[in-house]
Amino acid sequence: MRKQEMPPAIPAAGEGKRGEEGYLGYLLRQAAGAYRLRVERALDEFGVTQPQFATLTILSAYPGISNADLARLAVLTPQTVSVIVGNLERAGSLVRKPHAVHGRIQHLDLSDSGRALLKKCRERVQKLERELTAGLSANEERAVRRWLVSVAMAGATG
Amino acid sequence: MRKQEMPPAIPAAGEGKRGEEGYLGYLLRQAAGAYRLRVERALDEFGVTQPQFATLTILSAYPGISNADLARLAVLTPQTVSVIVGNLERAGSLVRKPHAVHGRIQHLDLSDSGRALLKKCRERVQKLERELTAGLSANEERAVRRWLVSVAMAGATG
DNA sequence: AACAAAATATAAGAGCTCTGATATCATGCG
DNA sequence: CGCATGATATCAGAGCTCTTATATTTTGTT
Repeated sequence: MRKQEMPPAIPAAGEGKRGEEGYLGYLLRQAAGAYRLRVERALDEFGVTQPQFATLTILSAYPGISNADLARLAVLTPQTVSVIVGNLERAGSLVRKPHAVHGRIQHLDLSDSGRALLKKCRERVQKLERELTAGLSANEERAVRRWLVSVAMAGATG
Repeated sequence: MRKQEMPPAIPAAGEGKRGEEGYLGYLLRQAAGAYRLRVERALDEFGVTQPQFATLTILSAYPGISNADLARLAVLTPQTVSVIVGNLERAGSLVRKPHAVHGRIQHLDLSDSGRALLKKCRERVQKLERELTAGLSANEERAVRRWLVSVAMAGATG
Protein backbone atom coordinates (compact mmCIF):
# COMPACT_ATOMS: atom_id res chain seq x y z
CA MET A 1 0.00 0.00 0.00
CA ARG A 2 1.06 3.58 -0.61
CA LYS A 3 4.05 2.68 -2.76
CA GLN A 4 6.22 5.68 -3.53
CA GLU A 5 5.25 9.26 -2.95
CA MET A 6 7.99 11.46 -4.27
CA PRO A 7 7.28 14.47 -2.04
CA PRO A 8 7.93 14.68 1.65
CA ALA A 9 7.44 10.97 2.33
CA ILE A 10 4.79 10.26 4.90
CA PRO A 11 6.25 9.42 8.27
CA ALA A 12 5.20 6.43 10.34
CA ALA A 13 3.40 7.04 13.60
CA GLY A 14 5.72 8.34 16.26
CA GLU A 15 8.26 9.72 13.79
CA GLY A 16 9.03 13.24 12.67
CA LYS A 17 6.25 15.68 13.29
CA ARG A 18 4.12 12.85 14.51
CA GLY A 19 6.60 12.10 17.25
CA GLU A 20 8.32 13.94 20.00
CA GLU A 21 9.22 16.93 17.89
CA GLY A 22 5.66 17.69 16.86
CA TYR A 23 3.48 20.44 18.21
CA LEU A 24 2.51 19.74 21.80
CA GLY A 25 -1.11 20.64 21.09
CA TYR A 26 -1.17 18.20 18.21
CA LEU A 27 0.32 15.46 20.37
CA LEU A 28 -2.18 16.23 23.12
CA ARG A 29 -5.10 15.94 20.72
CA GLN A 30 -3.79 12.67 19.30
CA ALA A 31 -3.17 11.13 22.69
CA ALA A 32 -6.60 12.09 24.01
CA GLY A 33 -8.30 10.81 20.87
CA ALA A 34 -6.45 7.52 20.93
CA TYR A 35 -7.17 6.97 24.60
CA ARG A 36 -10.83 7.91 24.25
CA LEU A 37 -11.08 5.34 21.49
CA ARG A 38 -9.52 2.66 23.69
CA VAL A 39 -11.90 3.45 26.52
CA GLU A 40 -14.93 3.28 24.27
CA ARG A 41 -13.77 0.00 22.78
CA ALA A 42 -13.34 -1.43 26.27
CA LEU A 43 -16.78 -0.17 27.27
CA ASP A 44 -18.48 -0.98 23.98
CA GLU A 45 -20.02 -4.12 25.43
CA PHE A 46 -21.93 -1.95 27.90
CA GLY A 47 -22.75 0.75 25.38
CA VAL A 48 -21.02 3.38 27.50
CA THR A 49 -18.90 6.19 26.08
CA GLN A 50 -15.98 7.89 27.77
CA PRO A 51 -17.95 11.05 28.67
CA GLN A 52 -20.75 8.88 30.05
CA PHE A 53 -18.25 6.97 32.16
CA ALA A 54 -16.82 10.22 33.46
CA THR A 55 -20.30 11.45 34.29
CA LEU A 56 -21.19 8.25 36.14
CA THR A 57 -17.95 8.48 38.09
CA ILE A 58 -18.54 12.07 39.14
CA LEU A 59 -22.12 11.28 40.03
CA SER A 60 -20.94 8.42 42.21
CA ALA A 61 -18.58 10.72 44.09
CA TYR A 62 -21.02 13.63 44.40
CA PRO A 63 -24.58 12.26 44.53
CA GLY A 64 -27.37 14.77 44.30
CA ILE A 65 -25.31 17.18 42.25
CA SER A 66 -27.01 19.56 39.82
CA ASN A 67 -26.53 19.66 36.08
CA ALA A 68 -24.75 22.99 36.37
CA ASP A 69 -22.30 21.83 39.04
CA LEU A 70 -21.69 18.66 37.06
CA ALA A 71 -20.74 20.80 34.09
CA ARG A 72 -18.32 22.82 36.20
CA LEU A 73 -16.69 19.66 37.51
CA ALA A 74 -16.29 18.16 34.08
CA VAL A 75 -15.05 21.38 32.48
CA LEU A 76 -17.95 21.24 30.04
CA THR A 77 -20.87 23.49 29.20
CA PRO A 78 -24.24 22.84 30.86
CA GLN A 79 -25.72 22.09 27.45
CA THR A 80 -23.19 19.38 26.77
CA VAL A 81 -23.79 17.78 30.13
CA SER A 82 -27.51 18.01 29.55
CA VAL A 83 -27.17 15.85 26.44
CA ILE A 84 -25.06 13.25 28.22
CA VAL A 85 -27.38 13.18 31.22
CA GLY A 86 -30.36 12.84 28.91
CA ASN A 87 -28.82 9.79 27.26
CA LEU A 88 -27.90 8.25 30.60
CA GLU A 89 -31.41 8.85 31.90
CA ARG A 90 -32.91 7.27 28.81
CA ALA A 91 -30.68 4.24 29.50
CA GLY A 92 -31.96 4.10 33.08
CA SER A 93 -28.56 4.68 34.66
CA LEU A 94 -29.54 7.77 36.57
CA VAL A 95 -32.63 9.47 37.92
CA ARG A 96 -33.62 13.10 38.19
CA LYS A 97 -35.30 14.29 41.33
CA PRO A 98 -36.91 17.33 39.78
CA HIS A 99 -37.96 19.53 42.61
CA ALA A 100 -36.00 20.01 45.83
CA VAL A 101 -36.00 22.91 48.21
CA HIS A 102 -35.24 25.18 45.33
CA GLY A 103 -37.61 25.08 42.44
CA ARG A 104 -35.64 24.95 39.25
CA ILE A 105 -32.72 22.75 40.21
CA GLN A 106 -32.85 19.04 39.50
CA HIS A 107 -30.82 16.68 41.62
CA LEU A 108 -29.12 13.84 39.80
CA ASP A 109 -28.37 10.43 41.26
CA LEU A 110 -27.23 7.06 40.05
CA SER A 111 -29.87 4.37 39.87
CA ASP A 112 -29.11 0.90 41.18
CA SER A 113 -28.49 -0.30 37.66
CA GLY A 114 -26.28 2.73 37.07
CA ARG A 115 -24.20 1.83 40.10
CA ALA A 116 -23.83 -1.74 38.89
CA LEU A 117 -22.92 -0.53 35.43
CA LEU A 118 -20.29 1.84 36.78
CA LYS A 119 -18.72 -0.97 38.77
CA LYS A 120 -18.30 -3.13 35.69
CA CYS A 121 -16.97 -0.27 33.61
CA ARG A 122 -14.52 0.75 36.29
CA GLU A 123 -12.80 -2.61 36.23
CA ARG A 124 -12.19 -2.35 32.50
CA VAL A 125 -11.00 1.22 32.59
CA GLN A 126 -8.65 0.72 35.51
CA LYS A 127 -6.73 -1.73 33.37
CA LEU A 128 -6.27 0.97 30.74
CA GLU A 129 -5.40 3.50 33.40
CA ARG A 130 -2.61 1.27 34.61
CA GLU A 131 -1.23 1.00 31.08
CA LEU A 132 -1.14 4.77 30.97
CA THR A 133 1.45 4.91 33.73
CA ALA A 134 3.31 1.78 32.76
CA GLY A 135 6.45 3.34 31.29
CA LEU A 136 6.67 6.29 33.64
CA SER A 137 8.96 6.77 36.61
CA ALA A 138 7.46 8.32 39.71
CA ASN A 139 9.07 11.64 38.85
CA GLU A 140 7.84 11.56 35.30
CA GLU A 141 4.31 10.67 36.31
CA ARG A 142 4.28 13.58 38.70
CA ALA A 143 5.47 15.91 35.95
CA VAL A 144 2.83 14.64 33.55
CA ARG A 145 0.06 15.05 36.11
CA ARG A 146 1.14 18.53 37.00
CA TRP A 147 1.28 19.46 33.35
CA LEU A 148 -2.17 18.07 32.55
CA VAL A 149 -3.72 19.95 35.45
CA SER A 150 -2.01 23.18 34.45
CA VAL A 151 -3.22 22.83 30.88
CA ALA A 152 -6.77 22.14 32.02
CA MET A 153 -6.76 25.15 34.32
CA ALA A 154 -5.02 27.69 32.12
CA GLY A 155 -7.46 30.41 31.16
CA ALA A 156 -9.99 29.24 33.74
CA THR A 157 -11.81 31.90 35.68
CA GLY A 158 -11.12 30.28 39.03
CA MET B 1 -24.30 30.17 44.49
CA ARG B 2 -24.25 26.62 45.75
CA LYS B 3 -24.43 27.49 49.43
CA GLN B 4 -24.13 24.43 51.59
CA GLU B 5 -24.13 20.91 50.24
CA MET B 6 -23.87 18.55 53.15
CA PRO B 7 -22.40 15.62 51.24
CA PRO B 8 -18.90 15.37 49.81
CA ALA B 9 -18.43 19.10 49.16
CA ILE B 10 -17.58 19.89 45.61
CA PRO B 11 -13.90 20.60 45.09
CA ALA B 12 -12.57 23.58 43.19
CA ALA B 13 -10.76 23.00 39.92
CA GLY B 14 -7.33 21.53 40.46
CA GLU B 15 -8.17 20.04 43.83
CA GLY B 16 -8.89 16.49 44.98
CA LYS B 17 -9.95 14.20 42.19
CA ARG B 18 -9.88 17.12 39.84
CA GLY B 19 -6.21 17.65 40.53
CA GLU B 20 -3.07 15.64 40.46
CA GLU B 21 -4.54 12.67 42.25
CA GLY B 22 -7.30 12.12 39.72
CA TYR B 23 -7.43 9.46 37.07
CA LEU B 24 -4.86 10.12 34.40
CA GLY B 25 -7.39 9.41 31.66
CA TYR B 26 -9.75 11.94 33.19
CA LEU B 27 -7.00 14.55 33.40
CA LEU B 28 -6.01 13.83 29.82
CA ARG B 29 -9.55 14.35 28.60
CA GLN B 30 -9.91 17.59 30.55
CA ALA B 31 -6.63 18.99 29.33
CA ALA B 32 -7.36 18.17 25.71
CA GLY B 33 -10.85 19.62 25.96
CA ALA B 34 -9.64 22.81 27.60
CA TYR B 35 -6.87 23.29 25.07
CA ARG B 36 -9.14 22.57 22.11
CA LEU B 37 -11.47 25.23 23.42
CA ARG B 38 -8.64 27.77 23.67
CA VAL B 39 -7.54 27.01 20.14
CA GLU B 40 -11.02 27.41 18.76
CA ARG B 41 -11.53 30.66 20.61
CA ALA B 42 -8.25 31.94 19.18
CA LEU B 43 -9.29 30.84 15.69
CA ASP B 44 -12.91 31.85 16.02
CA GLU B 45 -12.34 35.00 14.00
CA PHE B 46 -11.36 32.85 11.03
CA GLY B 47 -14.07 30.25 11.60
CA VAL B 48 -11.48 27.48 11.88
CA THR B 49 -11.73 24.61 14.35
CA GLN B 50 -8.86 22.70 15.91
CA PRO B 51 -9.30 19.65 13.66
CA GLN B 52 -9.48 21.90 10.63
CA PHE B 53 -6.27 23.62 11.68
CA ALA B 54 -4.59 20.26 12.12
CA THR B 55 -5.79 19.18 8.69
CA LEU B 56 -4.52 22.37 7.05
CA THR B 57 -1.16 21.91 8.76
CA ILE B 58 -0.78 18.33 7.61
CA LEU B 59 -1.87 19.25 4.11
CA SER B 60 0.74 21.98 4.06
CA ALA B 61 3.46 19.52 5.01
CA TYR B 62 2.29 16.73 2.70
CA PRO B 63 0.61 18.25 -0.35
CA GLY B 64 -1.20 15.89 -2.67
CA ILE B 65 -1.97 13.44 0.12
CA SER B 66 -5.05 11.21 -0.09
CA ASN B 67 -7.98 11.24 2.29
CA ALA B 68 -6.96 7.83 3.58
CA ASP B 69 -3.35 8.78 4.28
CA LEU B 70 -4.54 11.96 5.90
CA ALA B 71 -6.69 9.90 8.22
CA ARG B 72 -3.72 7.73 9.14
CA LEU B 73 -1.60 10.76 9.90
CA ALA B 74 -4.22 12.36 12.05
CA VAL B 75 -5.10 9.15 13.89
CA LEU B 76 -8.69 9.47 12.71
CA THR B 77 -11.06 7.40 10.63
CA PRO B 78 -11.40 8.14 6.91
CA GLN B 79 -15.03 9.05 7.48
CA THR B 80 -14.13 11.67 10.03
CA VAL B 81 -11.51 13.19 7.79
CA SER B 82 -13.96 13.16 4.92
CA VAL B 83 -16.31 15.39 6.89
CA ILE B 84 -13.55 17.83 7.81
CA VAL B 85 -12.21 17.91 4.26
CA GLY B 86 -15.72 18.49 2.97
CA ASN B 87 -16.13 21.50 5.23
CA LEU B 88 -12.75 22.89 4.28
CA GLU B 89 -13.52 22.44 0.60
CA ARG B 90 -16.84 24.19 1.02
CA ALA B 91 -14.94 27.07 2.60
CA GLY B 92 -12.57 27.15 -0.36
CA SER B 93 -9.45 26.36 1.67
CA LEU B 94 -8.51 23.23 -0.24
CA VAL B 95 -9.10 21.64 -3.62
CA ARG B 96 -9.60 18.05 -4.67
CA LYS B 97 -7.89 16.85 -7.81
CA PRO B 98 -10.17 13.90 -8.39
CA HIS B 99 -8.45 11.71 -10.89
CA ALA B 100 -4.74 10.90 -10.83
CA VAL B 101 -2.80 7.95 -12.11
CA HIS B 102 -4.98 5.70 -10.03
CA GLY B 103 -8.67 6.10 -10.56
CA ARG B 104 -10.37 6.30 -7.23
CA ILE B 105 -7.89 8.30 -5.20
CA GLN B 106 -8.37 12.02 -4.82
CA HIS B 107 -5.37 14.23 -4.19
CA LEU B 108 -5.89 17.06 -1.74
CA ASP B 109 -4.07 20.39 -1.81
CA LEU B 110 -4.32 23.74 -0.12
CA SER B 111 -5.73 26.56 -2.19
CA ASP B 112 -4.03 29.94 -2.14
CA SER B 113 -6.64 31.21 0.27
CA GLY B 114 -6.12 28.08 2.38
CA ARG B 115 -2.41 28.79 2.57
CA ALA B 116 -3.05 32.39 3.61
CA LEU B 117 -5.56 31.24 6.19
CA LEU B 118 -3.16 28.70 7.64
CA LYS B 119 -0.48 31.36 7.99
CA LYS B 120 -2.78 33.59 10.02
CA CYS B 121 -3.99 30.73 12.19
CA ARG B 122 -0.48 29.51 12.82
CA GLU B 123 0.55 32.78 14.43
CA ARG B 124 -2.29 32.61 16.89
CA VAL B 125 -1.80 28.98 17.77
CA GLN B 126 1.93 29.26 18.24
CA LYS B 127 1.25 31.69 21.05
CA LEU B 128 -0.87 29.05 22.77
CA GLU B 129 1.71 26.40 22.03
CA ARG B 130 4.32 28.44 23.83
CA GLU B 131 2.06 28.76 26.86
CA LEU B 132 1.82 25.00 26.89
CA THR B 133 5.49 24.63 27.66
CA ALA B 134 5.82 27.70 29.85
CA GLY B 135 6.12 26.00 33.23
CA LEU B 136 8.10 22.98 32.10
CA SER B 137 11.79 22.30 32.47
CA ALA B 138 13.57 20.75 29.52
CA ASN B 139 13.53 17.38 31.24
CA GLU B 140 9.85 17.62 32.07
CA GLU B 141 8.91 18.67 28.56
CA ARG B 142 10.78 15.69 27.17
CA ALA B 143 8.94 13.36 29.57
CA VAL B 144 5.58 14.86 28.63
CA ARG B 145 6.28 14.52 24.92
CA ARG B 146 7.43 10.94 25.27
CA TRP B 147 4.34 10.11 27.28
CA LEU B 148 1.92 11.71 24.82
CA VAL B 149 3.47 9.83 21.92
CA SER B 150 3.36 6.55 23.80
CA VAL B 151 -0.30 7.06 24.65
CA ALA B 152 -1.15 7.90 21.05
CA MET B 153 0.67 4.84 19.78
CA ALA B 154 -0.44 2.27 22.32
CA GLY B 155 -2.68 -0.27 20.69
CA ALA B 156 -1.74 0.92 17.20
CA THR B 157 -1.26 -1.73 14.58
CA GLY B 158 2.02 -0.50 13.36
C1' DA C 1 -44.51 44.49 45.81
C1' DA C 2 -42.15 45.15 41.45
C1' DC C 3 -38.43 44.91 38.67
C1' DA C 4 -33.59 43.64 37.50
C1' DA C 5 -29.92 40.33 37.71
C1' DA C 6 -28.20 35.76 38.15
C1' DA C 7 -28.59 30.84 37.94
C1' DT C 8 -30.66 26.81 35.98
C1' DA C 9 -32.41 23.96 32.36
C1' DT C 10 -33.38 23.13 27.60
C1' DA C 11 -33.69 23.65 22.42
C1' DA C 12 -31.66 24.60 17.80
C1' DG C 13 -27.85 24.55 14.79
C1' DA C 14 -23.13 23.39 13.66
C1' DG C 15 -18.85 20.62 13.72
C1' DC C 16 -16.18 16.46 15.15
C1' DT C 17 -15.95 11.50 15.70
C1' DC C 18 -17.16 6.87 15.79
C1' DT C 19 -19.39 2.26 13.70
C1' DG C 20 -21.55 -0.04 9.95
C1' DA C 21 -22.82 -0.28 5.17
C1' DT C 22 -22.30 0.71 0.19
C1' DA C 23 -20.03 1.80 -4.25
C1' DT C 24 -15.95 2.32 -7.04
C1' DC C 25 -11.46 1.10 -8.53
C1' DA C 26 -6.94 -1.85 -8.62
C1' DT C 27 -4.64 -5.98 -8.30
C1' DG C 28 -3.96 -10.86 -8.11
C1' DC C 29 -5.43 -15.60 -9.05
C1' DG C 30 -7.84 -18.96 -11.61
C1' DC D 1 -11.08 -12.70 -19.10
C1' DG D 2 -13.78 -13.25 -14.57
C1' DC D 3 -13.92 -13.11 -9.83
C1' DA D 4 -12.05 -12.31 -5.12
C1' DT D 5 -9.52 -9.22 -2.28
C1' DG D 6 -8.12 -4.91 -0.71
C1' DA D 7 -7.93 0.11 -0.82
C1' DT D 8 -10.51 4.30 -1.35
C1' DA D 9 -14.40 7.27 -0.89
C1' DT D 10 -18.95 8.19 0.74
C1' DC D 11 -23.65 7.74 3.12
C1' DA D 12 -26.46 6.96 7.28
C1' DG D 13 -26.96 6.97 12.16
C1' DA D 14 -25.38 7.95 16.77
C1' DG D 15 -23.01 10.54 20.47
C1' DC D 16 -20.18 14.49 22.14
C1' DT D 17 -19.33 19.43 22.21
C1' DC D 18 -19.66 24.09 21.27
C1' DT D 19 -22.42 28.71 20.52
C1' DT D 20 -26.61 31.23 20.60
C1' DA D 21 -31.17 31.76 22.26
C1' DT D 22 -35.29 30.98 25.28
C1' DA D 23 -38.00 29.94 29.52
C1' DT D 24 -38.23 29.36 34.42
C1' DT D 25 -36.90 30.19 39.07
C1' DT D 26 -34.37 32.57 42.76
C1' DT D 27 -32.41 36.50 44.68
C1' DG D 28 -31.38 41.29 45.32
C1' DT D 29 -32.71 46.18 44.90
C1' DT D 30 -35.76 49.81 45.17
